Amino acid sequence: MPRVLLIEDDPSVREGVELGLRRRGHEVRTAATGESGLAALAEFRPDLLLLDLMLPGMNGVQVCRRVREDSQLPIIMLTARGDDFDVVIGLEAGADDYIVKPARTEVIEARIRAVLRRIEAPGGRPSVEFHGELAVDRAGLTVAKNGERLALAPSEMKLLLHLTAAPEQVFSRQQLLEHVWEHSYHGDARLVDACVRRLRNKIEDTPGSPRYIQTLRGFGYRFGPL
Amino acid sequence: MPRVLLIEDDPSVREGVELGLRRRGHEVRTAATGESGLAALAEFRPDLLLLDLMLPGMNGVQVCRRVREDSQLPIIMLTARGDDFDVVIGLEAGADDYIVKPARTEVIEARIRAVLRRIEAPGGRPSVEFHGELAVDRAGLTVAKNGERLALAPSEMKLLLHLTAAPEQVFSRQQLLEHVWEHSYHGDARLVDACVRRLRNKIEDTPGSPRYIQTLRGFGYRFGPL
DNA sequence: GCGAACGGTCATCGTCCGGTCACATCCGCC
DNA sequence: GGCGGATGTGACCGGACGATGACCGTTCGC
Repeated sequence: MPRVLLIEDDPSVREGVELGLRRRGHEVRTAATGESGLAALAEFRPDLLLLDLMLPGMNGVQVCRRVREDSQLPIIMLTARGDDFDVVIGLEAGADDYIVKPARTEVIEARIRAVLRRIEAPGGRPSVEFHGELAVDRAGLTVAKNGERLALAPSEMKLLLHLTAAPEQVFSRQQLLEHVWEHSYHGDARLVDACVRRLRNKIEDTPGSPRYIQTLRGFGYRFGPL
Repeated sequence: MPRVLLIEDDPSVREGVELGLRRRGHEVRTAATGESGLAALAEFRPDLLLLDLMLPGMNGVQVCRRVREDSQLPIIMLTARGDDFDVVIGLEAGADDYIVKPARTEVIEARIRAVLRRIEAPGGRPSVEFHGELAVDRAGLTVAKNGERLALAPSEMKLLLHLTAAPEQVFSRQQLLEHVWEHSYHGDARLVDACVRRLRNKIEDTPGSPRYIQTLRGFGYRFGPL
């Protein structure tokens, strides 16, 4: 039976989940804050971490990142309905799944099993690509930078997805027009410039000297985090 | 036959894999630590890197990231069953594939072939040609020397691509004008000289006595690393 | 029906590139 | 050894390319 560490500040939730999991044979340790949780992690050595998003002091994402710095420990995020939790943020921080509270013990346990199964049989994780500080979720059509979700316009999203599909590869304006804009447009290739600029303004720290989308004068554009 | 660098601390595994690959005609170099592996990388210049996940000192992921900083070298991770290895982490670090140890030599070699095939096929990682210390990436339109990217102007890039497409072959100025400058220009053939010079200044150690682009007096130019 | 956001266009500006020139250097040939 | 043609070298400057900001018609959501 998997050993579970639960980090949760709300005593009622904490005790409820703990009790439910214990009844089903799990070994459970709990902590009320991120800091004490990290300490418990070291000595308890759980097989899985249940981590509340909203915590006093360090929040869940911070704890998650900290854990990920030196461990691949499976992590499930707990989020209250109404928390403005973004899946991409959580996954980028390194979480393996998330559960919306309140949830029945059966649900929680099912998720625990699912995550542990996925970890053992690799390949099942959501499709999130990392490019430097950018996290691109193709399935969810979301992009996050440093954990912060970016609002991309549809054409910008298409363009980014196309470029990141083949990093380090150069695409001419014509190629991009054909693939991103498909057959809907046969006008000026300078349109690509405009879209690239708008995209840069959102994903680059310094759009003037871009890090992600590079210009190859006379050829086209290329995506590639340096 | 691909040249393989194997970084693996366990001597029995290291020697076993090395022997198996050598028997099949691969040129193999080995290293026991990440640090020595990186050093071997620079001088051995392998076509592919087999990288153990768990290493004393720098671990495999760290080595992988380090290599990726300045190279697209294909990398296959080796993981022991039970290592809490996450595919996503590995792939994020830049690995191209992973193998769970212990594995038969046939399996390892099959993976090596598969990865190299993917690399060469378009859409995967860029296909890189090596000419001496020069790495030419046609898909990504980048040229690196000793792992360091060079900033080539468009015409210089075109010229280099044309010359490297047929190493050792002599092109007259007229031919180069037609192919590199296409029909956009019908002026002085001395223009080629200027471009060659600019290119030499960037790729040659001693532009005065060039190693890569040789002059055939009265005929033209030829690319061929000595 | 209104407003915002998206996307396509235009004009302007800065910069890098590349074509040219003048001169130095090298090589071959007489 | 001198001469002439071919190539190497450095500098210059005009122009092309891309970046940038602004504008506006359209479309979508509320």
